[in-house]
Amino acid sequence: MIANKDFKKFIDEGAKVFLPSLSIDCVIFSFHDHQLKVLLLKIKYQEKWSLPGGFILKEEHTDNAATRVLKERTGLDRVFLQQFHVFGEPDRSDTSIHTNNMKKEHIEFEDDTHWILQRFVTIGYYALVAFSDVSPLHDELSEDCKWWDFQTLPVLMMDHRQILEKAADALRLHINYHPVGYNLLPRRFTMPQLQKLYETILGKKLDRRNFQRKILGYQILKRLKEKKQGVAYKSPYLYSFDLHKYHKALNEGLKGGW
Amino acid sequence: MIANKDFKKFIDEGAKVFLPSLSIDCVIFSFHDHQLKVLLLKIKYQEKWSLPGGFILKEEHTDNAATRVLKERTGLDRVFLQQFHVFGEPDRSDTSIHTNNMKKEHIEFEDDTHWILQRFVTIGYYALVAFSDVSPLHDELSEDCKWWDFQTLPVLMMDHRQILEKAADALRLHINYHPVGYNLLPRRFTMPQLQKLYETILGKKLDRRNFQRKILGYQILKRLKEKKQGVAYKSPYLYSFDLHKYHKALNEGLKGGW
DNA sequence: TTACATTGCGTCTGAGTGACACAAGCTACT
DNA sequence: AGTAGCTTGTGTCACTCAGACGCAATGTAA
Repeated sequence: MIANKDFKKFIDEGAKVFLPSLSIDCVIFSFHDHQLKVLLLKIKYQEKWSLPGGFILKEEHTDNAATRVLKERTGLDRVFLQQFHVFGEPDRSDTSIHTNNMKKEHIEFEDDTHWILQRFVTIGYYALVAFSDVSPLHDELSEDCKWWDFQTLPVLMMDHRQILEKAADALRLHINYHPVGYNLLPRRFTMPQLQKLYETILGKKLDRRNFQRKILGYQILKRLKEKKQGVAYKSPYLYSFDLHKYHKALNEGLKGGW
Repeated sequence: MIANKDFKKFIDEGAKVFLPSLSIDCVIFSFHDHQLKVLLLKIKYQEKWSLPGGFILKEEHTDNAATRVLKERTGLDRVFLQQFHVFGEPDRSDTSIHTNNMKKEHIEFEDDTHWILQRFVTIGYYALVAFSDVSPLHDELSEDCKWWDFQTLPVLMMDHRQILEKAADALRLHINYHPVGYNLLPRRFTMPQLQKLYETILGKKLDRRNFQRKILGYQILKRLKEKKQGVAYKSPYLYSFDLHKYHKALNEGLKGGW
């Protein structure tokens, strides 16, 4: 475990390099084992889990700050990243709890105007990443970082639970107009896999045959010659996304929701 | 015209009462004379027009800050207000222009770290208001405030043009899932009026007969016994919104876009 | 009284969605 | 080896909805 003084040093220097009063929080989604997953972080001196987040450098684009946080936690660079909401309640960060926890750890502040103790407005981003591409990383300020099932989340700090729910709402809305899957599935996948992803995001069962008809109608899939091997029962075809058409659909939107 | 020192005084005091680095900008829409209107402001020491905006008090909800700005400009209290995007480019506020304009007016700052000269991230809100309910107000810091046709806008300062476009996009998206009109039309209105509103927001012509069928299908309208009087040609029915069903549709969403 | 633009209401058609039937493929078991 | 049992691939049918358009009714202006 890193000594407390390193933690103190980081937040003291933050005042010089970061924009004050403003933070970002990332809801990083992936899909594995028939479950929607979310990457959560366990920060030191905090009993509850939290969303990976960070601050914005003084001359940095807010989107870049989100990309940076994502890179730090997942090692990934080019992922689907979307700003979805600003959380601006004045008492969303319960600073008294913060302070108390830190005092327990013998971290003291010169005065109450310290940068980190101020009220923060946070910008919520959500990201879609492939589960298998990621080995969750924690840093000096956190002691753990791992995937959680969206259905069975731990207790989260502050309003992070609310942020997470809102991100899921935004994703559900997004899936009505845009293709989803390229960022969440392996390069080659089967139709049932893709359907399960949609069902998980939407939270409802879809008819297998109608799903196939509709998703093929978008013309964003390429059916591969190979079939999936060694699987129980009838072996399904493998598909991959037609990236050109996929991105075209991302930009222009799809018609008809789910 | 208010003296320069009052302007200077306001921005000097801002550092004490507002959150640093964070602002809000409001795109206030209304509808009149078959045109989508936007309320713009002419700030002193600025040649270009700008969106009504403001800052967030240290213990104020960001949404409340937007409500406050709206109240200041329109006098209206309970309007439809929606956060739609955060603009976080590091160089969106061209501070050199700011500074130069102010220097021309003999406003000087002690040093370059002044609150108002820092980079700002802004939260975009859009509002829908009834044209006839509003008498645009300007304040000590601005010299004019008036409605502009969305189609013929003046040159705007900073990235306000981009913010406006994004707001219109958000509104167009919103109209696909939610009823629009209660906030933009008089209490009683005709079907052609409502259709014109939709056409204006969407930027395309709609078939009169299909529009009526679809909008009536939502069951959010009440047809009144009276008809519009003194109008050229056949007098159309008057309608009003069934507020209960209207708000239900706002919350639950509508199916089928435009 | 008539001309005329607009309004109110209806029909037809094609596309898209939901519900469901049936044959074919693959594994596991007897 | 044969069969049971599940899954996958494909097709059909009915219904809804959106787009295109016809036509009579209404109110004003000439």
